[in-house]
Amino acid sequence: MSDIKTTQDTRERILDVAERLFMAHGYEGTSMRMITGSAEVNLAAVNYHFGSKEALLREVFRRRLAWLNFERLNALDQLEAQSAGAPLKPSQVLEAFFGTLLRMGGDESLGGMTFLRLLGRTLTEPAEFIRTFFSGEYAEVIDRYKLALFRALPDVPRAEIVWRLHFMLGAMSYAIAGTDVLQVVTGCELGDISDAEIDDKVAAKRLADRLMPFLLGGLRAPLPEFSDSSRQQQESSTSSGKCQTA
Amino acid sequence: MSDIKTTQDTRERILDVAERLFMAHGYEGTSMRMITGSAEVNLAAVNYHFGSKEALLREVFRRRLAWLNFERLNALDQLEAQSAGAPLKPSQVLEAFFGTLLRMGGDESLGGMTFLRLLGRTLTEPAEFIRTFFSGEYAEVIDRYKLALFRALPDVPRAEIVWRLHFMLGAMSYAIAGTDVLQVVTGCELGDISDAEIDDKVAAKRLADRLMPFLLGGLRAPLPEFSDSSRQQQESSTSSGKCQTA
DNA sequence: TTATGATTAAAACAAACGTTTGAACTAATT
DNA sequence: AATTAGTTCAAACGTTTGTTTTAATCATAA
Repeated sequence: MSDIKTTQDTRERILDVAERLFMAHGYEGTSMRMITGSAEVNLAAVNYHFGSKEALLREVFRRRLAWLNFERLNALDQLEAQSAGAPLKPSQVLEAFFGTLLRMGGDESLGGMTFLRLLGRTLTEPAEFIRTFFSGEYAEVIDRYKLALFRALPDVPRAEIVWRLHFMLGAMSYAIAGTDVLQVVTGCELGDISDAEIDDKVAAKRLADRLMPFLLGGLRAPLPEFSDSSRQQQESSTSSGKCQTA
Repeated sequence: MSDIKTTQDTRERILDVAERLFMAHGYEGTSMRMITGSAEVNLAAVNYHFGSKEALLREVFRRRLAWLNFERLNALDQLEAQSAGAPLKPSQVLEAFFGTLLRMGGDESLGGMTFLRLLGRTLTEPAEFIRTFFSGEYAEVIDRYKLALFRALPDVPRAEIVWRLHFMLGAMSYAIAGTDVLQVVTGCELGDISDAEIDDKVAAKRLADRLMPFLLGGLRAPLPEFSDSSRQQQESSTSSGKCQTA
């Protein structure tokens, strides 16, 4: 029920505990007293070190997303340097984007599957400040990968690519966040990622092996032929894009 | 800000308002006073008609899922009757499952996109009573469709099919729930589903046109070749399944 | 040692939470 | 007209929420 004081640093112990509790119970469902109680620190410690509950959540994400954003941009830089200006293959782009994330899930020191699950769940949290925070944190990386996909799939309308990027993010987030949510929906008989006896490393690897082919198959699926009414948007956004991100 | 008393029935007005507020702010983020205030009923009305906040949420879903479950089973029954015992095509199964849902999103009297978004978001809510409620509501339908997919794809290991069903549910849920969540992440330039001037009917249709090819592409993607460690689960669950749902 | 700045501790804060109460009101039945 | 069952109402219930305050404690430097 309670946690051992493995880390002596109060600040970091709060972050670790908050990460786990926010993952398990959501933002609104986790109280200050749950956090400080489980971290065995005083109730006022959170407000002292972070200022507020909102700021705590932001800091929980910032320390992980800093690494993730850097690695994702780095992976793309390296691929583009190797290809010497030629467009990348879609599989390379996906591997860089999703592979980096899933590798994070296998590394305990980067938050492991706990952070991945938290990330997947929090993206659907409706609280306003959470959404604006994420859009700010993600904007640059998403934009780079979006452009890489545009170049990798020159014959596919850009709007279509954005839709499918959207779908892929959803499939991945749910696959992670829903580990125990949708497992109960789909029945079991998938190796039960959340099983305590299986460590994050193999769980992340197994998920990656399954997820990547699915995403690639979806991304490269034949384009839909449009039925009458839902067409209007297609051509207009093939040009570079009327919308700049952040 | 406040709502007009279009319906005279207090009970139903509460349900309509709760559906919209739960969608916009989540379960924990929506208070009794927000609901009763917006529905212009007395604070005690919810507890009088439904017993508790939890029971209200359950009722919000039950009145919609009753229709959805019936229609989904019905669609599958009809397909299987037409095929006279032969396995269905994967596209038929997906069309029955996801098409039925998306048709619901186009029908205002069935909750429209509001309910679809609520459904997508609530599946990731970590509250215990919500998860157990959904597993009970979904079990039968998911089981039927799972078996239909097994027959439709006899050469694909069953565990792999379950994984991909999992991914498809995620892609769909996020595509719906994340309408304004991930749109801000991916930038705009997709026709902006949540735009107020576009009615649910065309929004649902457009989403369906984009989503179905993606899902089908993912479902039929080439199987992954396994790297060393993540193999163990594959053969064992090819038999009918050690796990009975509900 | 004393002084200083950072951290922790215990207690209290007002506000908001879900829920309950008991009286008032409505409409159909006797 | 009296009765009854169903519904609505204002008010309060006891908790819990995030946050603040003030004093105590600690380590380090003067």
